Amino acid sequence: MTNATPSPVPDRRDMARRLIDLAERRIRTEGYNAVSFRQLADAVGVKSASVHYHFPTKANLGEAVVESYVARFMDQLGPPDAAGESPQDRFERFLEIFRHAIEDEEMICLCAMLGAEIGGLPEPVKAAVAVFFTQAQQWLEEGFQGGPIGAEEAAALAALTLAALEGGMVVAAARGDADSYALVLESLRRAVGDRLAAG
Amino acid sequence: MTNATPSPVPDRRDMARRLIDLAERRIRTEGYNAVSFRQLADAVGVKSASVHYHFPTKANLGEAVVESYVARFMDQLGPPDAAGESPQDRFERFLEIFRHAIEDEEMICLCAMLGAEIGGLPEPVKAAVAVFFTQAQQWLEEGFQGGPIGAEEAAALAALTLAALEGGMVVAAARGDADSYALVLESLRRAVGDRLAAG
DNA sequence: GTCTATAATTTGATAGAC
DNA sequence: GTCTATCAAATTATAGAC
Repeated sequence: MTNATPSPVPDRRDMARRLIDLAERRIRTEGYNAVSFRQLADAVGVKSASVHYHFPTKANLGEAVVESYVARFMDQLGPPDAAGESPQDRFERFLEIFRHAIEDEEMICLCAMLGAEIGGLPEPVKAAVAVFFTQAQQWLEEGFQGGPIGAEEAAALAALTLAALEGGMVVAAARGDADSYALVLESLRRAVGDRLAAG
Repeated sequence: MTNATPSPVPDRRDMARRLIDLAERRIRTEGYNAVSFRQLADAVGVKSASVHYHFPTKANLGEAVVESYVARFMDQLGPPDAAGESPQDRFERFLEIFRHAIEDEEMICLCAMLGAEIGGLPEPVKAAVAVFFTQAQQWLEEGFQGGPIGAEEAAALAALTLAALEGGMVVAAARGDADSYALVLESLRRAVGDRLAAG
């Protein structure tokens, strides 16, 4: 133990972090407009004015949530050009992150939600969401290189992968049926995985 | 002309229909929680109490919007077993409806939005959204039969098609980049279209 | 950093006149 | 069918004490 003092308080993290994490969870299940400062405040045991101390406006909070999410996502992903890895390995690594979201966290991707709601979001949040998709597409494109396929096909397969995973989550959530996501994965592995392995 | 009386009023349709159409457009761009009775009322030139006359609660309105959308969607689709049509023809017919949404209407699919927001929707709306995805999946599954692939592969390819189109719309909207949707289509045609044509 | 208090607006919904 | 009038609740946000 690095701290001898017993901790009667359930959560010692920064208030800002707790708010970001909680807001992320709520956005991912109900959407941006379903999240309010008062609900967040109640949930962490403070008043809404305290939330405004950490995030002056809701746009600030939204932006912070997306930026935190993107950073975590890219961190879990690691470099797309790690030595000794094949394009199929990278493809599977990408799939694993989405499996974690839908299976362990039981939520859709933050940016599937915000991407759908993009037309009603404040500008800074919009921009942060666009960054997520650009980074994810880029990671896949680079990761798919070095095998039997060229740059053009890598871009197309990356777009299919990203779209199918994001859409697959939404459909599975809406139907309340995880099996439909498994079907998507099966087809995707055949369409993309096999193509990366060909030659 | 079936009616000789000139029409100085811009819109003679039923108020209920106008409200449904307007609500659909707003849900598809900003989400369910961004739509309010007052905004709708202002936009069609009545008071919010009049909206409540046609749709007592917001859940009633939401349900009506989804049901109207599903009916229109299935109508545009036609029967999945039309004579003289190949599985590829049906696949292309399905793609065309989604092209219409993203290109002509410049909106994502209603159920891409509501599917993402499913966790925060009232029960009747939830149920209507689930119906949409079940019907779409079923149509594709049936439509893919009669060619070189079996029932199991038809189900998997149907799930991939639906997920990729729904997700592709969301990604394209979020990035503000229609080209990314074109890339998805390119890969999807190779993965699904070619497979339906094989043999 | 968190609080009390409050402002200004919007929301979903209802009662009852016309 | 639409209106006026109204309600209770919730929303984002701010000022200022502790």
